[in-house]
Amino acid sequence: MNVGIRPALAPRKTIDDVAELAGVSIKTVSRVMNSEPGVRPETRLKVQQAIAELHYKPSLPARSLAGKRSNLIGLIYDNPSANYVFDVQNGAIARCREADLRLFIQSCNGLGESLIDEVLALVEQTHVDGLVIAPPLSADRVLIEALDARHVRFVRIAPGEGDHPSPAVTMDDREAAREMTAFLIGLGHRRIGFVTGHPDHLSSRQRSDGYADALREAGIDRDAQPIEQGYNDIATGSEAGLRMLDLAEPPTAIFASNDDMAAGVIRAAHERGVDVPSRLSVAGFDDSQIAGIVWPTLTTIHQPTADMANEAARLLIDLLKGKETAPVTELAYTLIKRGSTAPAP
Amino acid sequence: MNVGIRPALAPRKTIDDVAELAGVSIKTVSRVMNSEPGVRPETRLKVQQAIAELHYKPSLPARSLAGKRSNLIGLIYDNPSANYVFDVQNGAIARCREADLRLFIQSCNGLGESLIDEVLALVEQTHVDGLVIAPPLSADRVLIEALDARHVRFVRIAPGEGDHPSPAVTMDDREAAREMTAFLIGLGHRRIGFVTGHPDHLSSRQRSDGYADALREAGIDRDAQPIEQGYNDIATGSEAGLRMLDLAEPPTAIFASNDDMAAGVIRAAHERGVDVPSRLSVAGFDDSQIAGIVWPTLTTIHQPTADMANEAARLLIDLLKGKETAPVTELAYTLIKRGSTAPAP
DNA sequence: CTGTTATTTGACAACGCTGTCATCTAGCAA
DNA sequence: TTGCTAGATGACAGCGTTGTCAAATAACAG
Repeated sequence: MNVGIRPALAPRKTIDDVAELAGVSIKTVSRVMNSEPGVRPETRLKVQQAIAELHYKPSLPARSLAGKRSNLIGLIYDNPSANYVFDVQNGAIARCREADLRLFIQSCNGLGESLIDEVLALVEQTHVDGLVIAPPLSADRVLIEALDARHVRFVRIAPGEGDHPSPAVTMDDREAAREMTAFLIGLGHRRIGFVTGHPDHLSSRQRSDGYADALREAGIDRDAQPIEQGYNDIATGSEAGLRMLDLAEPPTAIFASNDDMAAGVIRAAHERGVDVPSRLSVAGFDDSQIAGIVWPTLTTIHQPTADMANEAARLLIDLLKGKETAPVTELAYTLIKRGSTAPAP
Repeated sequence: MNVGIRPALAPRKTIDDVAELAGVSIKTVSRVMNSEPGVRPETRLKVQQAIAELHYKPSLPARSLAGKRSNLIGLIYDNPSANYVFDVQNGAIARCREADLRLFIQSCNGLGESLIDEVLALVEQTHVDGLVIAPPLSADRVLIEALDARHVRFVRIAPGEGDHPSPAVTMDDREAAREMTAFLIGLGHRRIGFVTGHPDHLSSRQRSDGYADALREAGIDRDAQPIEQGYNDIATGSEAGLRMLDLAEPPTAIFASNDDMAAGVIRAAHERGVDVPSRLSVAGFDDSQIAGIVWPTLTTIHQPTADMANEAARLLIDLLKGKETAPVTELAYTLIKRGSTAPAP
């Protein structure tokens, strides 16, 4: 290691260097960088060439200190699912790259009480222009109100039924669940179990309602169906599956409120020696990575996570530019048919 | 939306407010914030109280503009595995939180040619003090050299066999693979298949070598064992598994160079009606999330991904403080015994 | 006490950019 | 040509910190 005796870093290129090379004032360079009007096309060109020639990159800290904007937006979440977080990050990143903004990613996992302070500190310290808030943080009333009180701009992803006027990107969980249930009914299933999602998640209720909608439409008695509570993980899904399979009259299909629980149901079927899908069809929700991993692969609802994050970032960027934005943008889901479902026996 | 007519944000608290409340100059406040010596304990206390009372948070941009440090470090990766990335992020985040630094997470997924430019732009624009580089970027010679040329400080995670003198955090893949193979041999297996990892990953060769080491030690002829090439994903793992199971004399155990491929092998066993683990033991490597998802759950090597990232961040922070650091830190792996392995039939 | 030296503190100029406002130039009508 | 205006450009003062260095104070020896 020769770190200690390394020469100093090459001096950073500043706006002055560009100005000198282009033969204009730094203010004009600044105008060009910010696409401001009032620069003659030929001047603009000169400056752009100088920027390119020097490989000049403006200093983010200097810009945020001097100006009203920081060209930085934050993404916050408090989510233990690696796949979900990964998708959200990538969606938001893609949009920011297009808009030439930087994304400051902040995991709030396991922060508990100090959550609000952390988020406010993030906003204060980094000067982010706005926030994209992923679930379940997007449904956190206290947080949302705190941000609102400080006049922080934000866009929420899948905030559930909240009535807050800030823009949000959502998906129609209820309708998707209805469609999946209808699909199972279309396969001839008449006895269809349901594994309920975590009661704290707003989407759980919506999915449950969609399931009920489809049964009603088909004239099937919902109260005669086996319904078990799960908590969005494999273990509780598996337990719920076992309980249903051990019934005197087990269902021929089970719809779980998310993929992890559906995977648990498949495992339960393995344990009981029940073949999927010939004797039991299983459907999930989310199209998370696990849907393609389990055997057989899972029929599920594709939730456009990355697209939702991308759209949320777009809305935020528009909002920051002062554009009027729709309060709620709803994105389309897709029913993905894979190996875990088949016609009723 | 009433964004347009919202009142201005509450004025940000500045160092001046703190100075005034504490009855000292801003420079003294600055000293206290940076834990600089030469402040009387009683003065320090006064200032700290003022900071607490006002909930004052120093402006990151202002600090990085004025000072030599930005209190920001970057984490870069180019990795398609959500689980791996998630662990790396969390490990690094935890350390940064302790050190009161911010972490700037930058995904370089799918950047190709422009990778170097992107990373250099990140460094230039954000003024990060240093970089934590996760694999496979950590093995990218061109990138490493480019960063070196600019005298950017960095620490690499699992850089493979590179001979660069910068600090790195590694794990002994070869020894871990040897141990896993020895474990299978200890269970009585004498015919042990191996699914090779992606040839571009340096760790693949090391794991393969460890497998060979154990066979040699046990006096088992390596060349008589079925060895199939995989590409670190479920599909190729599954194909490799099928080929081995269709042999006239199939192996009683299969060791795959990573968990995804091991999951593929298990799927292949399901397809062929071969019970795991009674008729076939399967072992993986990584202890990624999938290891706990497949059925039966996977015996594997726990790679301390989060710990490695945490340690890498620690090394970087030390490096930035000017402390001398060991060039390579090796972290311990753990052999995790789960349901996919059993004594040879 | 006084002089001298360490310790503690503060004044002030950066840092690299943007916002404001004044100045300059070109274009056009008279 | 002159006068006027709109458009283009630049001078300069910050933004909220830290670095430098000088000033003030405390500590100590003689």
